[in-house]
Amino acid sequence: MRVLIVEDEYKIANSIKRGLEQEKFATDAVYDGTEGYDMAVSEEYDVIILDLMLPGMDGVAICRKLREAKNHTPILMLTAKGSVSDKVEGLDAGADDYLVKPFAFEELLARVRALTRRPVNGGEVKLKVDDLVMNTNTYEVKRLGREIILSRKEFSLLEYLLRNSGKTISKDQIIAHVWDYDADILPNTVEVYIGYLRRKIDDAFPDKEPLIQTVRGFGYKIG
Amino acid sequence: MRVLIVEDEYKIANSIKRGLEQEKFATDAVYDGTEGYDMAVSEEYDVIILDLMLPGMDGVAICRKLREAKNHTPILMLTAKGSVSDKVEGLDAGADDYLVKPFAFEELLARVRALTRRPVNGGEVKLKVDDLVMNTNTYEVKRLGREIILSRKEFSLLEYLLRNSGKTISKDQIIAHVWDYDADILPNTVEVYIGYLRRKIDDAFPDKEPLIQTVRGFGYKIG
DNA sequence: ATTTGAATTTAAATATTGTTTAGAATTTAG
DNA sequence: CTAAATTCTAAACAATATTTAAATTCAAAT
Repeated sequence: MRVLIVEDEYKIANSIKRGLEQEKFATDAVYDGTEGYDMAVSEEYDVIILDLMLPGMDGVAICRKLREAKNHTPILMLTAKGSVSDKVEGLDAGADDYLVKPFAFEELLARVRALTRRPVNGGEVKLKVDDLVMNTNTYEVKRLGREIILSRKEFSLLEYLLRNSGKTISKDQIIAHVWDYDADILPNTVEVYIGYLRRKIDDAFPDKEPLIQTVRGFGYKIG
Repeated sequence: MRVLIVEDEYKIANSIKRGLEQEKFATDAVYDGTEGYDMAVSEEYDVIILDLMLPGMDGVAICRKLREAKNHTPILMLTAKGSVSDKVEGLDAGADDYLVKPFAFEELLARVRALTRRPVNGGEVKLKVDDLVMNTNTYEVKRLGREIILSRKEFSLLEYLLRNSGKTISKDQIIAHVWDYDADILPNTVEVYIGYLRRKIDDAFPDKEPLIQTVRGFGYKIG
């Protein structure tokens, strides 16, 4: 699966690039609009991630020109916060989805996966470990059939752990995936959130084995 | 693969240089920012290792100027401990990764390899010797399928031995690779850690041949 | 066998990392 | 707009890892 990233902020472009490559996408990043358009017409991509505001040629213009040329590559538009009209304009020009900045990497990944129609988890929307079940469509989490209420961040953290069940994940990785790319978060915050999750997932089921494990020096692991 | 090191502390610059050359990278080291910038624009490198604080021109400025000039050579930024905002500033200016000082050489090497996309070990993430398997992605270590829990230092030491399996490694080499460059470690500490590893890897499997061998007067060897 | 330097082992001190609590700041919902 | 929930940090405390020092064992060379 090939992805083109057209984004003039290096920090954002590169963090997306690194993240997608870890997920086995082949990615090219370019940093201005004209170059982005050239790449889009001369190469074959499965998804194009396009910033709205760009030097050279802006995202809407690129999008419109590609569609006029009958290029139907799915486009994910990145828009600055608050600009609702931008969003409309982008979808108008032929974009398939949009994402408001700043976003957490996991959100972007979910949309890229949706656009490539690559089933998130073998066509399943449920993530399971032992007797814990998360439905990523309805945002329901259950253990032993009993519902567990999680906040947004708690949910997102648990989702990331579940998608990587069996692997040990470092606090830095968690911060990079679960928080916005410009959030300046202390590792301690992750520790606190792990604490919250444990209370709801493990402490609430005292006769069951705890699912969230600490791997000292390396991070945390589920399952 | 060519690497440019821009770092005003001779001790650090030269230890990086020597280490990378041993790993078959062609390296140039310069000790102030202006010279660093000149080298970066006049030569072609595969990675630039850039200290944040530099005389002449600081790392962020160099980084920003290179990116403005459309030079996209991967940059690894070295930042002083604790400065979270520095990290953000560096990535903002267009750096691809950062490393907090002081670091162990093996950490630097891992990141340089990631930036050059040179597979760490022939594309493999598993290191094996006999029936001992280390997965450097999940941090799992197993012998005969049984999991072995290691601390960070133990893991790092074992990883270094495994990457050099068959070779005898001196205590000084171990210190230089596994510990931070400014750690002031006695050879005795290495001996103690070898003891810990043996307990977990060899003593725990009494019917198996011991894997960690002492080469009296020279160091240690695995496999 | 004895000596000597190196290697191993243990215990103890020090340092680092993880957990938990409380509360401030922010966001969200009514 | 207000109240409640959520997010995040700071700090106290707990657990574990790291390092040193010193006693002991080992192995090579007289």
